[in-house]
Amino acid sequence: MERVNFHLIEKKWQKKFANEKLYNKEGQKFYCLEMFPYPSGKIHMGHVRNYTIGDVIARFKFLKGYNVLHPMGWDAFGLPAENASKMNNVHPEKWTNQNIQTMKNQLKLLGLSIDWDLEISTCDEEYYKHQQELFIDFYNHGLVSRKETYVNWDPVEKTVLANEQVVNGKGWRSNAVVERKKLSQWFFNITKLAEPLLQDLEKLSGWPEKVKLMQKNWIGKSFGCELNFEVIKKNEIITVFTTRPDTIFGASFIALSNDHALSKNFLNDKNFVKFKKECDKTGTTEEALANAEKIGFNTNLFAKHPFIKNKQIPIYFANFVLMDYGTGAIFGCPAHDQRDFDFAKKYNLEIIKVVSNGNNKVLKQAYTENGKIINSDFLNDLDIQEAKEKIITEIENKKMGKRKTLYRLKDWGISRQRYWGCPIPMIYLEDGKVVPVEKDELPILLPKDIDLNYKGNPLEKHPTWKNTIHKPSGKKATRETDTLDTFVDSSWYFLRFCSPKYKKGPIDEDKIKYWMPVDQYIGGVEHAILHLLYSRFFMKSINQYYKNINLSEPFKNLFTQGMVCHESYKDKEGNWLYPDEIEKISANKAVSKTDKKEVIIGPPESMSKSKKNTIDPETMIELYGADAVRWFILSDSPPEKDVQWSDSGVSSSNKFLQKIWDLNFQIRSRKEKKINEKLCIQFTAELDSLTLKIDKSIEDFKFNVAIAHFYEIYRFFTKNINLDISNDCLADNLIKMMKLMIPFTPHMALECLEKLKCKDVNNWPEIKKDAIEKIKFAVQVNGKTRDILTIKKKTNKDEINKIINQSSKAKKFIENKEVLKTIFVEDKIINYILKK
RNA sequence: GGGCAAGUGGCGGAAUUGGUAUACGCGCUGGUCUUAGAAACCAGUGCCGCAAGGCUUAAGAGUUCGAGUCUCUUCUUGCCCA
Repeated sequence: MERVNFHLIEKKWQKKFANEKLYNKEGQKFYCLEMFPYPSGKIHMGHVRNYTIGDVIARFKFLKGYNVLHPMGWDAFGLPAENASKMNNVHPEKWTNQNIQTMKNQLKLLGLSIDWDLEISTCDEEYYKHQQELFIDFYNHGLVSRKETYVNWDPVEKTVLANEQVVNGKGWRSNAVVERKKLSQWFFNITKLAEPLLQDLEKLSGWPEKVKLMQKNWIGKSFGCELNFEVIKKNEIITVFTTRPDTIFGASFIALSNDHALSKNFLNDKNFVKFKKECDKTGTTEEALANAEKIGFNTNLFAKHPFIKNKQIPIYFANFVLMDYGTGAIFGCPAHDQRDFDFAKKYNLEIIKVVSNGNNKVLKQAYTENGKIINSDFLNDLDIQEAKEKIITEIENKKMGKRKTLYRLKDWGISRQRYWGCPIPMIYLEDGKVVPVEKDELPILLPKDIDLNYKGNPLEKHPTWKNTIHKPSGKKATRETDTLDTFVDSSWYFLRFCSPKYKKGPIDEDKIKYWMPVDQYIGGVEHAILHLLYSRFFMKSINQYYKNINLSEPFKNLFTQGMVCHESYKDKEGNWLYPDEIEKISANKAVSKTDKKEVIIGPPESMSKSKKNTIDPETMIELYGADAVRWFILSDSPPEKDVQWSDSGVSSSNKFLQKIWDLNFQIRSRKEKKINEKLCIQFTAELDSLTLKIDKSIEDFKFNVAIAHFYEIYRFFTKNINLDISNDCLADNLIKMMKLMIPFTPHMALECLEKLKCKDVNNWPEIKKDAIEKIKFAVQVNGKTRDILTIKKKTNKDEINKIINQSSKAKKFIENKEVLKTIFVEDKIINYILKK
């Protein structure tokens, strides 16, 4: 067997890739983008998967004649740089740039088709000065505001977090319990665009439904109205928000949040204070509330029912009403809301059915489905939607309240009390005014001399940096010392890639018009809400207020890949061990290499440093070659699902590529045979059919299926190599196959093609739609498959009957039986239905 | 608590979208080669059965000539939101 040193050919081709790009000036544009990495130090397997998928698409589109933009950059601002700085006494900038260098070299080892001339780094002043410009533009167009609010304060990172960055009450990065703190903050007014952000999800046919749904739920639109209730014998009005005004005739109580304005009347009431304390015990998260028993405090006050004369409904404080949502007050309709139902049962309140569920039985739980309205005066016989409309109109006419749409989405808090981020280009004048800096003063650079060992905001502590002058007036001023959330950096980098060196502004309109939108965006599903929502907000804002580029959605097609997993190892003392510190004895038994003691094998989980279940891509490339690593990570699972890293898997990938290499060698050095034209035609048909299959598999993101086809075609080659086929025919077809492999294993494929003296390697083999001539045809009797015929396409029923009667295995099942009916589907199946 | 997916061999997974279930890979078993091992190659590998054949896509029902695929019920697992 002819063996190859993959490292030698990889080096050779990577040198070429460094200067080669995927532009076909004549072709249609294709913008292929993978989510850019945070330069944490080294690339991990997740990157390998992400960028290999992207590379397959980029190379494939290029070979098919597209003009492909395939850039890469660095999401380079962020807290880890500051932490590393404190630990190792190295400046964040230096640490970051070193990491970028290392990771860039590692990415090159994978043989990616990146146009490195487009490289951008968000911590580069050439990038962030344009971001500051965008910020000022956003500010001038009313998309930025400053508000004093309760914020999510991460006590470990000592910074504010956006709502989206709080996961289960904890910081998304630090995992520390988030505290509530009142601070003055900068916000992007993302809620202004809540409606288009929601509506335009419908345009995104190239996005996974799952991601769109997550965004939809995050925006959380609910439609309803506000409605005023008069409190009897008090000069008070309670305004409730409801999404079900159609159930107003079923209202049997009003429930208020403990923080509702009315509560101040009860602060001297011992029982209320006790009740409030009791509620606080169960926590304030909606999760806790949803699971907790519904409890209430009876105020002994009553409100007038707005539509039923002389009806009074009791007012309670209740633990399941939240002040942050709506008005902090609801009316309860127990028959048609489960929480209200539970509450009514507990406090013996009326349960009045106002939506018919088709029977008259007593409700055992709330009925929340559709139905005709009943027991509701002028709303009777309407369906829910109609009733909703009618009652809201009535409420508005009687000036008892107003139509209202509520969004769960909150404005995006972007201030961070950190050093390593983009400075916010705002200044505070002595008279209290806050204004943006003049654009010609940009960039506002980060000071290089910074002491990160203080607690709190480093820029605030800097001796001179914040002192500045308001240019137009010449008066003294202070700079904003907060920096921008790093999600801002990644909300427009895809635009900058279209013209990364453009000096006159953040974006070059002509270039944007040509390259945008991103035709294929690829990244992890963990960004389904944050990054993707922010990017959509930026695109819409820029489109609406900043430049007339006529584009409201940045990413036409989105693909979210799964994670790379590996089992974890733990010794008896509970210490995690790296995979190379253990020795596997059998499938579920392993021992430590050092002391030979048994280790506990954990289930496959996402690779993480803390569990030490990581596999280093560079080591794998050294052991098996870059092509084998690419091949394995694509072959083992569909790309949207998690893949489990396996050493035997990558090793067999390497072996298979060796076999392909050997096959190339065999065909090149093969002695000419007698020629049988017919065999060659069959052979060619098989490769044409392969082309069709691979093409479709890539288009459908089914790389694992594509790879299975390569295994099959390899077997086909080795079976037929000794038949009477001309060398030319074999070589021509091998060239086809190797071209199909370029997107997957570019180094080896191109090396083989060079050895096959193939000159035009920049195209995809011709696709012949009717490449598949012979198909397999099922013969069924009474729905059971009895034989499979290999026949020509479009063989008609009579011919098939003839074949079956002559030779088929199905024959004996039909003989001497009465056929009641036959079902014939061309190119698929014939089914004989017999009399029983 | 709500929403959304998904359940196919020992494992990862295929299945032209209603038409051959288990492609392809891993693992395993046997064989060839070798002093031995590794590698390589050949054969086998869902279950029952000597075979003919029968059974099999979480469980159960339904629609259909035909269901892994569609509908309903139940169970289980994963993800997201709170």
